[in-house]
This record gives sequence, structure tokens and C-alpha cells, in this order.
Amino acid sequence: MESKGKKILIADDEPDILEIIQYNLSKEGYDVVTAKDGDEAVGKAKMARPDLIILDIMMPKKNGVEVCEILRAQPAFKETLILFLTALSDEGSHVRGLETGADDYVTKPISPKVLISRVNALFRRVNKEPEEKVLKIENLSIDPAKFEVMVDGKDVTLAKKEFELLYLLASRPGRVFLRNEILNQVWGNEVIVGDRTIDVHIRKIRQKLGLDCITTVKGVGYKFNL
Amino acid sequence: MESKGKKILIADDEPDILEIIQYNLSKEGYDVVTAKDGDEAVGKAKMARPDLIILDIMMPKKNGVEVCEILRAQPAFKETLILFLTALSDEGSHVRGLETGADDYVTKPISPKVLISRVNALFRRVNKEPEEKVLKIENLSIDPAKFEVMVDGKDVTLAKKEFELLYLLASRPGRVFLRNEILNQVWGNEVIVGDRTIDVHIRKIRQKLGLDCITTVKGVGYKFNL
DNA sequence: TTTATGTATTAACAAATTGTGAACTGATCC
DNA sequence: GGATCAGTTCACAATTTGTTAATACATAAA
Repeated sequence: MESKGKKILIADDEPDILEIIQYNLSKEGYDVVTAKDGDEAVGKAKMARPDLIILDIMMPKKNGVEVCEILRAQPAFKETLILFLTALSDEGSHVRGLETGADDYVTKPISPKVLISRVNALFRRVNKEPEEKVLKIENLSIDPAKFEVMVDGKDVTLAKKEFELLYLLASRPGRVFLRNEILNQVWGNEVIVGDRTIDVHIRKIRQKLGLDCITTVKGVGYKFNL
Repeated sequence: MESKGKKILIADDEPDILEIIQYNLSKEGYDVVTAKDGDEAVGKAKMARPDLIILDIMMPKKNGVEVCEILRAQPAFKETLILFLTALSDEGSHVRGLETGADDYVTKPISPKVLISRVNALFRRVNKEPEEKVLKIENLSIDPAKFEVMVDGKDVTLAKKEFELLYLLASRPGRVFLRNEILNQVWGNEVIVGDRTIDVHIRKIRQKLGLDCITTVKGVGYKFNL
């Protein structure tokens, strides 16, 4: 399935469960990050900035409730969706979990379909959008949210494909992108276009930016360099 | 407990359950309305305009899923919280319930404390909606409370959809809103309108405002810019 | 120097997207 | 009933974007 642009962090110490959930949510179109204990969960949450965090409660290092409290105490995670997925089915844990600020509390075992339904329901209600990050390299700035490219503070107007192509290259400066990779990322797997198409777009970007920021690697591809 | 100013409609055909839930939610500070079958639920929902509807699934006249579908089809109930409280614990019912547009699905028996926690959790998430504030950008001012737009201190009359569209764009100046996002935010997820509808409204806004404040980003969407 | 390979450039063409005026549908209000 | 208005759709024009093909250029190997 096509990506929904939503990132989910799953924290559980049982590799099997982790894998099952990851597989199913990925198939549903979510981007998934995993953690196998409480400390890793906190760390990865800060790194990956997920839209939803699925937490087991009984985990090594820090338990799920502690993770939830730590994150909820930070402004950055006040709005993040949190779902407890745990074997603890007693009333006390359930109430405590929700009162810690979680948005849902689900007990194991649970069928993947049901879990996906609940995850979808959470997103449906919140409709939280992923925050794409602004790339800034030297005097060049690329803002995907605004669809805006600036050189020396001056606005440059790029067409859609041009923008996507530049964003791809600039997202990993120095890395060479094969022509095939570029085609897959910007044009998509199904679309078939000729080889020269990429060149033409590259040329337009160079032209519009007025910068020598895209290097040709003959016989290989292109890379971004400033 | 003092009233929370939130109204909850509970529909269940078992008087005992109805009473227990009503008692507990009232004690928690919610205003409670009850219905004992599907038809009554629909009727009372329209009358009372509750913030949350708790639906049993197996009820006389109309079952809970039908009630949910009927209500969700109406714009007035698109945002209303709906929670299924049912004895049906099988995977199919669970998934179907959530896909009908419910926000939570809970199986009986359930302890009052847990139910209250889940209800609180639902309201906690929904109340975080950003308050609608007056937007002021340059010589343009948009007041969602008064439904009023002013340019250079002069009143401009916009229709509802026009206003909502402008408010959406202006709420995050510079950010590009995809056509899909606009449809979801202004028209709602279920409504289907033609491609040109957005354009026409955009044009009317541009026309009425007499400002060049909405930029077209071809192939992507629109953004507000002053 | 020639040849082979791969890229740059350009113009022309095809495709996609948006702008616009007119017309249609319901609601609502004299 | 008639008038008005919001909301929508449609047909078509205007515009922009994407692609190709032809040619020129650059580089390295033979």
C-alpha cells in the first residue's frame, strides 16, 4: 500500500510481537520504527518523532507507563498519540494507563486487524499530519511544506517534478543517486520515461537555482554538493 | 461532581446497564441522556446534540451500527464522538464497528471505572482542538467567531465555504495545502465534489478580497501569502 | 586523432492542471 | 410564485509542466 506519511513507533520486548505488528502496520501503509525496551523507546521517539507510539507496558529498562510519563512531560510529545498494548488486563492498569495520558489501551492478545482498525480510528480522529523538515544547506533552503526554494533568501520557483528531484538529491548531500533510484523515487515504479527526461529536469534546476550544486557522475548518476 | 458541560447519549436496551452507566457518568460530571432502542437513539441524538454517543449494538428497532451509519452520514454528526459498548467481542464486529466511523469499541462486561477512563480519554483528545482565533495578516483580518473578514478596515462578505477555505489557508500562511487536504478540512471526508469546485471558490475569494493573497502551486495545491 | 559513450542543450510537442463564465440545483426569503 | 444566494458542475480557454527527439558537447579509451 502507498505510504500514509504517518510514522509509528512500536516498543515491545518480544521480537515476535514486534515483527507481527510491524509487518501489518507497514502493509497498511504506515512507516514503522521499533524499540525493544523503554530506554530505546524514549530515544527513538525523540529521534523519529512518530505520530503514534504503541507501547508495551512490561519492558526492560523502563516500563511503558514510565515511557509515557516521560514523553508526555515534554511539550513535543503532548500531542503525540500513545496506545498501550499490553497483557495487563486488570482494571487498575487499564485506568492508570489511560490516566497517564494515553489515547487507547488494548490488551494482548489482539488480532492484527483489530489493532489496525484502532490505529486507523485514532488517526481518523486526530488527522495529524507529519512534519516534513526544511533542508538548509549553505545559502540554499528547501521547504517541502511551503513548496518553496530559496537561494540567498531569494525565492526560486520550481515545478513539481523539479522540486521533488531537488529535494531527493538534497536530502542526502554527497550521496550519488543512480538514475534508476531517481526514477523510482520521483517518478514511481510504474511510470516509464526516457533517460533524457532526468537530464532535462536537472538542467532546469541548475538553471533556475543559478548554483552549481548538482554534480554529474558519469555513467552512474547525480549527487548534490554545495 | 460539577458539570463538565459535556453531554453524553447512552443507548442500550438493558435498563440495568443503562442505569449503571448513567449513574457513573453523571457522578463523573457528565450530562446524560438515554435511549432504549435504535430509533430513540437517532431521535434523541438530533434533539440533544450530545458530544458523545455510547451505543449498544444489539438493540431493537435499529442496531447500533445502523444508528452510527445514519448519524455519521449527517454533517452535524460527523465530529460527534461515538463509542460502541457491546457484548459482541468477535474480530469482525470490532473491525466493522470502528470502520463505521466509531471512535472506540468496548466489550461488555466492563467496569464503570474503565469506561469512565475511556470516555475521559476521548474527550481529552478532542478538546485539544486549536481554538479558533482572529487572524491578522497585514491589512487583512479574519474573525471566525464573528464570521467576518476585513480588508483595510472594510468589511468583505464571504459565503460559508469561502470563509472556511480562506480561514484554513490563512491559518498557516505559506504552507501549501494539497487539494485533498482542502477537501478533507473544508468539505469533510465523505463528501465528494468535482475537481473544479475548489478552483471556483478560490476564484471567488480572490475576487471578493481584491488581494493577491492566494498562490497556486501547480500540481500541488494552494497557499496563502501576503 | 578517431571513436565510443554518456551528458547537455534546445526546441517542439504532448499532457496535465488551472482559470473562467455560464448554467443548474436547492434553500431561503420576501 | 419570484427573486436571491450558496454551492456545485460543466465546457472550454489559458497556462504550465512533462517528455521526447534531435543535435551539440565533453571525455576517455583505442
